[in-house]
Amino acid sequence: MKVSNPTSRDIAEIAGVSQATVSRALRNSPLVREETREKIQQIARDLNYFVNRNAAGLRTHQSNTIALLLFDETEGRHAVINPFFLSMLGFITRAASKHGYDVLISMQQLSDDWHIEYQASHRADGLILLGYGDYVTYRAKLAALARANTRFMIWGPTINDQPGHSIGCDNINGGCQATNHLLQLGRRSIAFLGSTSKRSPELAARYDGYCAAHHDAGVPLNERLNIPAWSAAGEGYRAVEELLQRREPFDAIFAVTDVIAIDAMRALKDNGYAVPDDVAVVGFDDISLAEHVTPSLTTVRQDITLAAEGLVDGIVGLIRGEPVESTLMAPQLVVRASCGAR
Amino acid sequence: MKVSNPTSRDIAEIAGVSQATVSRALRNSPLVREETREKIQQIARDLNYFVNRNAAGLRTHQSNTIALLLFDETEGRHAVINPFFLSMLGFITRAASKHGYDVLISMQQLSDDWHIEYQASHRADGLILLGYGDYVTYRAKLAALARANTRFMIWGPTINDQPGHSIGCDNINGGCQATNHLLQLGRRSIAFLGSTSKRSPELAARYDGYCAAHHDAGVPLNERLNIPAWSAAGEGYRAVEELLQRREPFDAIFAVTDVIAIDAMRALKDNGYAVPDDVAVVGFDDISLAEHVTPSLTTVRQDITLAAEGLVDGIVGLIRGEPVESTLMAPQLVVRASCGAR
DNA sequence: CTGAAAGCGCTTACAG
DNA sequence: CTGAAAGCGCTTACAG
Repeated sequence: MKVSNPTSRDIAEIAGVSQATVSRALRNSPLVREETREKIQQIARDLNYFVNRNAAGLRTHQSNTIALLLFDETEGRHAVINPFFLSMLGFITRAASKHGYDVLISMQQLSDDWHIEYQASHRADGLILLGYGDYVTYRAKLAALARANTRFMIWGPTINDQPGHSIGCDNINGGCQATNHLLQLGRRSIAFLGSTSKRSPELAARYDGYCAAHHDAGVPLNERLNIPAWSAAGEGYRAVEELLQRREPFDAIFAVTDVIAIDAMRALKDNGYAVPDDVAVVGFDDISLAEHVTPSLTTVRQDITLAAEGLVDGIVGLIRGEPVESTLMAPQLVVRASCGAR
Repeated sequence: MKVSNPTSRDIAEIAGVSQATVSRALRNSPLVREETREKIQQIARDLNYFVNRNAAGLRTHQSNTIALLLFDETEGRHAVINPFFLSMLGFITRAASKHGYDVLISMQQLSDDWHIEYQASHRADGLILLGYGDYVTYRAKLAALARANTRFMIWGPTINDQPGHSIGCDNINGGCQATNHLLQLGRRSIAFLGSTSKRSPELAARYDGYCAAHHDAGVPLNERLNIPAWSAAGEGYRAVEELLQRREPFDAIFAVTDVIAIDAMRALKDNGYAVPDDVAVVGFDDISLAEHVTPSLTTVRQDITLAAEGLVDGIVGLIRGEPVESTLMAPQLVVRASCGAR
């Protein structure tokens, strides 16, 4: 009764039933008498049998797998992925396994061919796209995916008639909350560290929120406090140095991601500025580190768990052919020590 | 000439050849005339055709996929994975794709059933195991994997006759280098933050190195400077508080991971101790953050890229039936500011 | 160099 | 409730 690589046929032989009955029993079909089913399942367990996914997938045209595409932001070099997305990966995997789906990961350069292949080759039933990309390049590729009838969910910007479904954070609102908070604390010269380019619409939306808050409060914007910064190690540091060189007085910083904010705080300290006394700092994302830096970072939280579940629910819905809606999640200001509010 | 879900048969028909020839041409078989091959490949491109992986896998008994099992260290809650392993994930994915393999990820609790299933169900050709686990539980599961003829590579401890192949870091040597460095800088009361339990042999090995360095230098060990700490957010902080409560003088800390070390530095600062002047700190892993904290953290680097490539080369070797050897990589001390050496 | 044919291990209408 | 049969889309000996 020891079979090395058992098939449903081996089990059928041992159980004295047809192979079709074995298949039914293993899938808990109500067509099989309970007694028969239990006997078959027991034999399967004894033999350490598992359904051959290739065979099942070939038959059913499904892989029960979701492909997760993460975009490298750093071209080539040290190839670090934003911790925000990396932790999202964990939650997506958990959410997927609840639905019985495996997760295939793939790191992509934005320049790469975009694996329409994953679905066409039946390796995955759908795709989830993660990463702050260059929207211009991005959009053309999304259109190609849509044209190939690929099912995909995007984390990020929900922009007018962008192809596909997405789950994103209301970045304008988030940027507004962050800036409002600083304004309410009496700060009037708030530097903006990040991107305002149309190529990064999610970051630009945070800037729009920053502008809106100024407008609402009747505080004029100072263009000279706007420093471009990319979300990579060392960028926030460099941005603060650039800001200091401009010799424009400032009493607060709104950084477009926590990665930039934390780096900026380090630069402030190295240059003799106290946070929050001299400069209040607010970030965006609430990465796990934010709580643990000194002073702890006030930031805008995007609910990662909810986002991950939404993305997985969405892609599973698309696979099943159900209607799926793009949604915008409300961000939440998390007040900590770096802004001086407590 | 527009087919919605083309198969090799569709291409054969268009090209006016047999389906077998299409299959050969697409796999670049030298048996096919170059002219024929190019014609077929062109048609495949035009039709956006990709080989059905389920069908190919069923035929060849291969999936060209590696399953990556990551162990959650934090039971349940916020479920954070050590950034060290998370960045390893990136390098493994890259290394795998060089060999033409996809990567399937799975988060596991150590208590879970250990997916002997992945290979048995032909979802993956082999497994890579990542995470600091509880060795006692771990070992029994490895034995079960080995019994089921599962191919797997482990990152971590290479312990006497542990089942399977592994790639690990010479932790004794690493712990020794870290401690030696502190001793050479004149520190004589070096606290140890981490685990010395047989349940975490890799961490215990770092402790062994710590002991060996003391022994070689003729410096007696002080048991009261040994504080248990787990590699999770907040643990290093708590450990320093415990250390301070013991009222035992100390002038250095060797933390068994960077996560603990960085947390410990925060606690030291909050309690009015200057790093490195009052207390020198050395960590282990060289996570990307280590370079960016203030002061920058002296640590022991494990070469992640090399490790990832080794694990992938190993598993690919096992899949091909080649002999694979477990290896121990030499760690490297990275001197930065937190120890006061510069 | 090419084709006809077998078969990988399942799932599921169809018939009873 | 169960079985016989077809077929998912490939790969690869076998024959020419």
